[in-house]
Amino acid sequence: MTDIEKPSNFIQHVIQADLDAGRVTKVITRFPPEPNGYLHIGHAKSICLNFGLAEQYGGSCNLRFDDTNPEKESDEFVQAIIEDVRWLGFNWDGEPRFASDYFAQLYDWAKYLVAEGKAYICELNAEQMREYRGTLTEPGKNSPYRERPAAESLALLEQMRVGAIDEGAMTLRAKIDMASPNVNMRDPVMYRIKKMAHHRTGDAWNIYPSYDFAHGQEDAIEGVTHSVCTLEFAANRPLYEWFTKNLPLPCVPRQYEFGRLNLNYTVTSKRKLKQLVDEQHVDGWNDPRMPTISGLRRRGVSAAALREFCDSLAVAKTDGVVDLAQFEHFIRDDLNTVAQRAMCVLNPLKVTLSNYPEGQEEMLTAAGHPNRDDLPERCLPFTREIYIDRADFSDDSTLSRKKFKRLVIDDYVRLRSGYVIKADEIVRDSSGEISEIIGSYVPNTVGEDPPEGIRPRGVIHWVSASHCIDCDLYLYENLFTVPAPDSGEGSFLDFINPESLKIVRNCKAEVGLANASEGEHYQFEREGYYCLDAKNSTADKPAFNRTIDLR
RNA sequence: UGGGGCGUCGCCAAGUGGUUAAGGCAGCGGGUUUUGAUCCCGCCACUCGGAGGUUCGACUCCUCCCGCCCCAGCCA
Repeated sequence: MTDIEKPSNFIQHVIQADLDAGRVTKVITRFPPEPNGYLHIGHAKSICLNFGLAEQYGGSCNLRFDDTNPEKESDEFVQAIIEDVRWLGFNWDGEPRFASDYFAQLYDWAKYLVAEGKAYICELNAEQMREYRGTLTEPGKNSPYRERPAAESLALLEQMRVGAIDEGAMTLRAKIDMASPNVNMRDPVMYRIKKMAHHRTGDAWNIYPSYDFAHGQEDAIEGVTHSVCTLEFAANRPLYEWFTKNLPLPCVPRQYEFGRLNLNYTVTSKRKLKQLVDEQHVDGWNDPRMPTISGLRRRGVSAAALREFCDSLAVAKTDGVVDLAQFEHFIRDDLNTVAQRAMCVLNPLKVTLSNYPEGQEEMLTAAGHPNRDDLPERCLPFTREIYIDRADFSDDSTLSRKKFKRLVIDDYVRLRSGYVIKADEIVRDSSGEISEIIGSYVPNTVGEDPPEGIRPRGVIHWVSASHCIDCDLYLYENLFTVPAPDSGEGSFLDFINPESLKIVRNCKAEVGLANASEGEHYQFEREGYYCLDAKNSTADKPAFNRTIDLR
């Protein structure tokens, strides 16, 4: 258990006070996703918070699926969510829980409220109910069914349950206050009829509890002490408390709200993410451009980076927009220490070293990491013909050393982990394009300074032309071109970045990358962080996703 | 408009009557470097949405004003 020297957010303050006052002896939290989509980075913040609080105070955290609406939920989502939370590195208490496990108990409690005269079967249809509800400024009016005898409501509720009533014809409502300034308290629906199979309970039920009637009770059943949710549920809290107060629950959980995470250039709304997937604007929920946990994973973002980022975020009631650069900082920060180094030439330009004997080969070695000796060294075959990146050569010899620290005709450059070389001559094809560089190498410069008078302009990456592998690189950029794609007029789809994916084929990578494995992080030196993409790789040609470039 | 919540540096954010108003990101300047990476050093809010007031003293208390977000699903 991690010690909390001093509470750093308001929820920790509350928990500490509860612990100190003896109101709570063991902290129990929960992460309660609805299995109607994949988890995204916003959920990651909630996961880190809930599991983190439990860990910090020696308590436990449940993973509970809030599956009260079979219309939108499925087992595919349940499985994906379980995988994502596990990947993030958290362990929930016992087995995953499901709201649907509590349907019978919830139903009993509904009957209890009816018997107490605190709930009734209402026959207003959706439209009528809206009219009766009033508006933000005008009170609602009582349903004509509000004073229906409990016995009658009980009988009708049972009819609803067994499927004898048509969908939409009736609801069970809590009898609270149609004139409440809080619209949520104007006799909210507790049960609605949905003659629909549920992914876990099958056709056992024809009615399903609403979020408001379910959530607090689920918390109580599990002994949750601190039910942490996002700000938009603040107006539901009085209702949460009304149910916990009026029902004979085993304990009384408390709800606390914090501001959800918003990231610029990103959309974090399950509805919109689902739309991107369904309309195939992206390659599924785990498309590397998606802010989903599975997308970030496929992109190459490490679980540690995601966790560090989430932990750096404030838990407060302000709803701000975090700059993507802040997230990227944590990605680079972790990848820099974790990623093994490698070289990959994106846009190959052949360099023939005329003074290096034809057919000769020597094996150079390079560190797996500049400041970690626990990673294995790499073997780099060196030959007369090598590839460098076209961007690392310029035929403009007027470029200053400071401005262009790469290869220029008649000047020297260091091959990373290799020799110092010089460019002697440019070979052009019929169209005038540079097709090859004839150069020379400076002997005895591997790991050694070049002789007096030779000053390499810089260090560039390279690969032996005869000992390298071909690979495809998938370069990703922001999915959206504007900071706030989902605010403002028009559809967020209008702001999709047409250049969010650029595929660079047949890049030349060092031989060791033939053994790259999924889930490993690599830094292609001077380029960026990459990871193997199993989906786009073929047996003879690996594909790598660019997680993020170097700064 | 009714109710709820929030406004501290470009962004995130500590701060709960007496601190030189933390820290991170971004930015800028410099150093190290066989990655223009990492790393290191320095700079970056006389001011806390605004106006009054209480107080010896207010970002912290009071009043009014301004702005933003959430709530009128048989979604969660």
